[in-house]
Amino acid sequence: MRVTIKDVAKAAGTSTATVSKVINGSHTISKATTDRVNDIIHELKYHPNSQAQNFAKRASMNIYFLTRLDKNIAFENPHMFEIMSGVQKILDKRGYTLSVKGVNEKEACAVVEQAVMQNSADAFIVHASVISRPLSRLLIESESAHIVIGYPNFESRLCWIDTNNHLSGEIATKHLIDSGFKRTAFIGGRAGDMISWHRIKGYEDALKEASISVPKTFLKQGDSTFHDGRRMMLQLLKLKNRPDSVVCANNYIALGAVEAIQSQGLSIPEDIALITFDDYPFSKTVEPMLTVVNIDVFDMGIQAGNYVLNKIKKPNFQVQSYTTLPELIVRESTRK
Amino acid sequence: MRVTIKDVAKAAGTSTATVSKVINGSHTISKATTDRVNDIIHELKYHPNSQAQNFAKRASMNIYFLTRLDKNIAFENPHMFEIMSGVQKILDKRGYTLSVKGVNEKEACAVVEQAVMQNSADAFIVHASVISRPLSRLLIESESAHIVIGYPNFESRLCWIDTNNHLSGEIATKHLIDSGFKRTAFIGGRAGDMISWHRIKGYEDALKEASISVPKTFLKQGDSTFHDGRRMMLQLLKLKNRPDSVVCANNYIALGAVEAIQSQGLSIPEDIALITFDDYPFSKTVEPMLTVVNIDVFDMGIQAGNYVLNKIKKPNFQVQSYTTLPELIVRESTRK
DNA sequence: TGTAATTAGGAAAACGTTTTCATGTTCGGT
DNA sequence: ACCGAACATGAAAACGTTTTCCTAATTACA
Repeated sequence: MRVTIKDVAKAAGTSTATVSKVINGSHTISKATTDRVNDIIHELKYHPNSQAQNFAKRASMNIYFLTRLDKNIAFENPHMFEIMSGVQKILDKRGYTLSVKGVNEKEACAVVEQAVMQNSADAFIVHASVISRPLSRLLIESESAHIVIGYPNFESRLCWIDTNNHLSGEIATKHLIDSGFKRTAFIGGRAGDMISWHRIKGYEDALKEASISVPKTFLKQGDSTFHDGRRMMLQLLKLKNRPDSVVCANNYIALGAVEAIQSQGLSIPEDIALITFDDYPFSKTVEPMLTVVNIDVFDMGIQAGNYVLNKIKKPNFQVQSYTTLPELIVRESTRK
Repeated sequence: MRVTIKDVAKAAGTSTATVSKVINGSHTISKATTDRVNDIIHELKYHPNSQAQNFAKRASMNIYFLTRLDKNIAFENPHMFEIMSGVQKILDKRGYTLSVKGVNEKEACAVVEQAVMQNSADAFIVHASVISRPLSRLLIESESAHIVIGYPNFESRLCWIDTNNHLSGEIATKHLIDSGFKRTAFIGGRAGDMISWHRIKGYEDALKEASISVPKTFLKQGDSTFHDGRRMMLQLLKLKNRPDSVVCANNYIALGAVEAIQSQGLSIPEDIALITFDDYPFSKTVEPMLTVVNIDVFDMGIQAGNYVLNKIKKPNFQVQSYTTLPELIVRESTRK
């Protein structure tokens, strides 16, 4: 038979109310009683029944994490795991549970709707890729604690946390400029890729600020793949007056670019410096090791977790957005 | 005010017991009553309070998924997401919730121990990378429903589901042999990499079965990276009597190998055919598209989910292991 | 010293289900 | 027409906490 709060109360010679208060850290119990109850709890190896607790507290102690979870996500969005990890670490500390829901836009709505009705989640952490207008409305109207990871692609009153890709682009470009490079090119993703788009804008702004102008042909856009990275880099190398440095919108493109440069007998960074974004494992295993502008996604998860827990406690707490700052990690590929 | 089961009972002119039975699909309720109750449920927009349900049922309706969740996992083990996805899909259907726990070996033990004591999980799905002897003992002694994804690296009575890497190696090699290649090499991971090890064994067995013998130098082992893949492939190409085909233990090695082959002005599959394992997104974006031996990891997740749910219902159900079958996907890289 | 304020702790209700068991009703078979 | 079996339903207990009052005891203050 399980040991319940009643057993503890009896053994400690108190009421269950007192035991409950000790467990939940109420300050209306004297030190002496608290100690005694805690001793008994230890002795009897009492563990509160979490379902009973949740039930009595009218809280699910459950946070939903909604994201796409399909075949390619690990490569397209490798950060997801680490964000999840950060979130989970925080929730764990506070006794919350992280429920992962692999959904598309449509399913996300259904899941949240059901959870709101059934009260089966205390908050929602939603990846931007599954946010839709209906979902946005749902979250806001139900007054659910929530946070969006990344920026929803439309205006809304949702709370979100994101990286500053524009700033990342600036930092990367500025690093090259500061290192003495004058002719910096950019290889980016396609038009619809907002992350790449912001990084491009940052690149352009950094050039403008340094009063450097480069040919229009220095900006390339294509798929975010090794293959297209190589292809575009080769095009850049064929220019009559080729760039002395290049910013790659992401690691896959960078890998292709590295390959292209080396295939032409050129070397990095002597002939062309190269910088990219996000610190993937192969940023360090490739030759030369890549300089990157990174963001601490684990920390992003921690912040997101803290935010929703705080929001659960104090629903009036009003903050709409967080932005995490990028950091420059200088390695061989830009070291002159 | 929330609408509760009592409201439904009152409106339907029945007892709460009847409503409860309707909700839970007991077959002792007449069709007429069932319909009437369901109508009322719809009309009143009643949604059972899940915490109350869990409490009354003494079930947490929670399944823990324990896995490493660190920075590199998305690349080292990109399958994880999809397995998770498969599991979640099944659990969702049955009203269970998937709680993801990012843990190392040590933490895994603590998490399971606590969950067992508090009764906060109905089953555990554990990735082999966080399995330890103490955890194994814990799971077995507590008689918890569980399944290990992958094979624990020691004998135990744990239930597990895994792919047949040995068979995969055989299939890959046999495909090359059947396509008419006579001199097949293998580029594998390091000695400790059990996945690679099994694939190598499969390769050797397939050669043996076809009575083909190749030089010892045809078997290379190194890191599972683009870089080492290229390096080892270049070594193979330098052999006086070079191979006409190669099996790469994984996609990263394969990518390096492709690069190495093409850098020598050779072409795939005309000069050298190439086959690898697991269908990653870049298997299709690389030139030429790679033939792979794949396993359906989503389906693996589904099976794992089904298994634990079944085990929860029927604790006596005795099956210790599942093995999923690999399938060959022929693309350009082996098409003569 | 008397009174108000504070503190420590307990009794019992409440939370919303499920489940057990008893009961009345219907049915098939003789 | 009668009997036992099968069926459909309901009353009430149970699940293990938290929480809301309430009371008694102590303290603080004038």
